[in-house]
Amino acid sequence: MGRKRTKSGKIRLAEVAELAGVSPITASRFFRNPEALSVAKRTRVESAARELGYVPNLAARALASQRTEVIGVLIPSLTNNVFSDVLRGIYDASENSRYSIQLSNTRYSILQEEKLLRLFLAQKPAGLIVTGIDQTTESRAMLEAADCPIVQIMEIGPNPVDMMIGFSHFDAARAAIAHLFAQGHRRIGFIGARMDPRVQRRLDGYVAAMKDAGLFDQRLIVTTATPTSVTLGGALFADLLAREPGIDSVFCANDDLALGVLFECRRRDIAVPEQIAIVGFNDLEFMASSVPTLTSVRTNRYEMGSAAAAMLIEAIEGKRPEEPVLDLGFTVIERQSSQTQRPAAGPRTPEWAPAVQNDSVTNDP
Amino acid sequence: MGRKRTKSGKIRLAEVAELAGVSPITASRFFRNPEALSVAKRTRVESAARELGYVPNLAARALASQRTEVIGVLIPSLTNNVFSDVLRGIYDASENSRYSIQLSNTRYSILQEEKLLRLFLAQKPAGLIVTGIDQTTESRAMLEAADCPIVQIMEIGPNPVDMMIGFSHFDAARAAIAHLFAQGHRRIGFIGARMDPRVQRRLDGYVAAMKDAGLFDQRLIVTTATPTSVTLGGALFADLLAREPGIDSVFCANDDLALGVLFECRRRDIAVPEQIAIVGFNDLEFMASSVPTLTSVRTNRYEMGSAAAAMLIEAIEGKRPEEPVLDLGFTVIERQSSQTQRPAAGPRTPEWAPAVQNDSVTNDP
DNA sequence: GTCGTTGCTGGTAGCGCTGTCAACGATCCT
DNA sequence: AGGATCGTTGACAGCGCTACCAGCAACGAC
Repeated sequence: MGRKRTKSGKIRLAEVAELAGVSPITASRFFRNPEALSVAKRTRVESAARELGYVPNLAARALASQRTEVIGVLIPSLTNNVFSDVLRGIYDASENSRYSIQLSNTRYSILQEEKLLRLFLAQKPAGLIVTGIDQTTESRAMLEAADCPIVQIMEIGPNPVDMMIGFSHFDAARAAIAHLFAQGHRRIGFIGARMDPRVQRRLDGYVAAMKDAGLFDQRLIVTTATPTSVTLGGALFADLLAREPGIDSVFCANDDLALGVLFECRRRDIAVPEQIAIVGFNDLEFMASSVPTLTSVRTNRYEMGSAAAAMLIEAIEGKRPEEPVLDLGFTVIERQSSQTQRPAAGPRTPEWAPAVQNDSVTNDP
Repeated sequence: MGRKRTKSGKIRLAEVAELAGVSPITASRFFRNPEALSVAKRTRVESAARELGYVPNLAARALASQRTEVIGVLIPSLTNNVFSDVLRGIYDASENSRYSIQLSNTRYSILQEEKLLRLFLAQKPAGLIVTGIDQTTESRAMLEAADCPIVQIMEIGPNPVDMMIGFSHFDAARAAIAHLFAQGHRRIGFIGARMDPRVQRRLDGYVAAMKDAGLFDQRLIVTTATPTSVTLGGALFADLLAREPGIDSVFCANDDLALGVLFECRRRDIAVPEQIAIVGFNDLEFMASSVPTLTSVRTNRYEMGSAAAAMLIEAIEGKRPEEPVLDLGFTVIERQSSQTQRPAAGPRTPEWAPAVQNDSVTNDP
C-alpha cells in the first residue's frame, strides 16, 4: 500500500483518519470519547485503526493534552509480602484501564517519600496512591496542592488528603488482644520489628488493651527497628523470654515474626498453645497450614490495592465516591496457636492470677 | 519577575536558557550531555535551572527524541516471593539512573506476554527485561526486531535474544538430588506446583539425576498446575505418601512447598530428616530458621534483578557487556532437613537396597 | 421566518523538546 | 601559510497529538 508513513514505519493517527475518510481530530476523538462520534464514523475509524494496527503515541498525547495517564504509587517496601498483595490488587484493577502504574519505593523513609513525590508531581500524574498517613508537612502540602485525585492506603485516620482506604491497625491489635484475653491469657508479650507507623499503631492498640485490662507492663514489649524476618521473630521471642519467662502468650506485629516464634518454641520444646499462645498479624497463607495452625488478624490487602486503584480511576474520570474514606476492616482468625483446651464458655475468671507488675494507671475490668 | 511562562506556571527549557543567556538547544544539551558544553556555559545553565526549579517535561522529550527512558519489565507473577526479590533488584539498580520501570504481569501466560510485549514495543522503550526463555514464536520475532537492548532473566539457555542473566534450573535440581544421594537417600520424591517452564526444568534435572542413578520412577513425581502455596505443599506430599509410602526424601520445586511438607510431616509425626529428608528450592529466608532447618538451593534473585537492570542500562548507553550471558549460579545450602546422622564419609553403599522400579536406560554409579 | 439550540465535524495552532546540519573560532598539522 | 580538524554553539523544523474555536446541518420554539 502506498500510504505515507513516518520513516520509522509507524502508523500515526493521520493515517488512520485518512483511511477512515475523516479528519485527524475526529479520529482522535474516537479514542478518547467514542460516544461523541456518529455511529457511522465511529465504525469507520474503528476498522481503519484495526486494519492498520494503530497504537497511539502516548508521549504525543501527554504533550498535547498536558496530562499523563500515569498513576503514581508510593510504597515503603518491595520485599514485604503485605505490599506484594496490595500491588497485585493495584495492577489487577488498573490492567484494563488506560492508566499505567509508576511504582516507587520509599524504603520506609518519609524524606525519600517527599523527594519521590516531588518527582512524580512534576510529571503531572493522573492520580496518586500513597502509603499511610504520616507524610512530612512538605509532602502533605504538595499532596494538597496537587491537581489530581489521591488515595492514601493501608490505614485510615483523620484528615484524609483526598480519599483513603485501609483499616484501623489500632483496633485490629486491640481485637487480637481481646481474643487472647477471651482465651484466658493475661501475661501477653508484644514483639514488633521495623516499627513503621502502622506497626507502632498496632503496638498502641496492644498497650491500650493491656492498660484497659490493668495488665500493662512495659517489660512485655520487645521491639526493634530491624526489618522483619522469621529469624528475627525467633530472636525477639528469645529476648522476651529471657526477660519475662512468665509470659503466657505473644502478640506478633506480623506473621513472619509469629512463624519465627513458633519455630523458637519448637526449638525450646515449649508447647503451643499450652504453654505459650501465639497470634500474628496479616494472615499470610502459611498461617493456616503450620503446626499448630497460627491465629492471625486477617487484613484485606489485595482488596486494599484493587479498591484504591478502582476508586482512583473513578475519581480521575470525574466520578468521585460518595464516601472518600473506606474502612476495609479486619478479622481475627482464631486458630490452634491461641485456642486453649477449655472451650470458650462466656466470660470467666482466669484459673490463675495474672502476675501483673503494673505501675501504670489502669481501669480494671 | 517578568519572565514569560506557560499558563500553567511551569518553567520550560526556554526560560532556563534565557536566564542562562544561551540558546535553548544548549540548555537541552546540558541535561543530556553536560560534557559537550564549555565549563562556563555549563555552570550558567546549571545555576539557572536550579534557580528556576526546572524539571524537564518527559513527554516532550520522548516525543522529540523518538524514544523514552522507560525500561519495560515483564514478569509472570507479583505474588511469588521470588519475583519480589528480583523486582527489588531491578528497582534498586535503576533508582539512580534516568530510567523508570514499567512493570507488567504476564500471569504465567505466554500469550499474555506476547500481548504486553506488543504494547510495550509500540512505546519504544529504552530497554526490556523479560522473564525466561520460552516466548511464543511471535514474541521472539518481535524481540529480535526490537531496536532496544533486551535482557532475559531467571534462567540461561541457548540462543539469547540479546543478553541473558540467570542460572541453570536443570543443574540446580540435579545438584540438589546429588546432595540427597550423598546423604544416602535413594527413593526421592518430587513435588512441584504451577509447572511453569523453570519448574519443569527443575523436574527435568531431577529426572536426569534419578535416571543416571538408575533410580527413576515415574510414581515418585507429583505435580499440579495449581499455583504454589505452603498448604499445597502439604497436600501434594500427602498424595505422594499415599501413593509411595516407601520414599525416604522429597525434593520440592520451591520453598513454600518444602515448608508445607515439613508441616505435614509434623502433623503425621514423621521425623525429619530421620524418616523423610526435605530439600527446597530458592532458599527463602525462613528456610534457615525452621525446625529442623530446611535444606535448599540458594538462588541469587536480588542479584539477578540488579545485574539485569545494570547490564541493560549499560547496553542502552552503548556499553554492551563483553559476555552477553551471565550465569549467576546457585548453591545447595545443606541444613538439618537433609543431613543424615552418619557423617558423610565419602561414597558408600546404601544400607538398604533401594526399591528401584526402573524401566529406563541408566548408568549406575 | 428567524433565532437559538444541539450534535457533529474540521482547521489551526501549538504542547516542550531534540535531531540535524551548518557555522564559527581555535587549534593542530604539514 | 594553508588547510584540516576539533570543540562548541545555534537556527530550523518538526515529533504526533489534542485544545480551542468555528462551522455546519438539523431541529424546534416562538
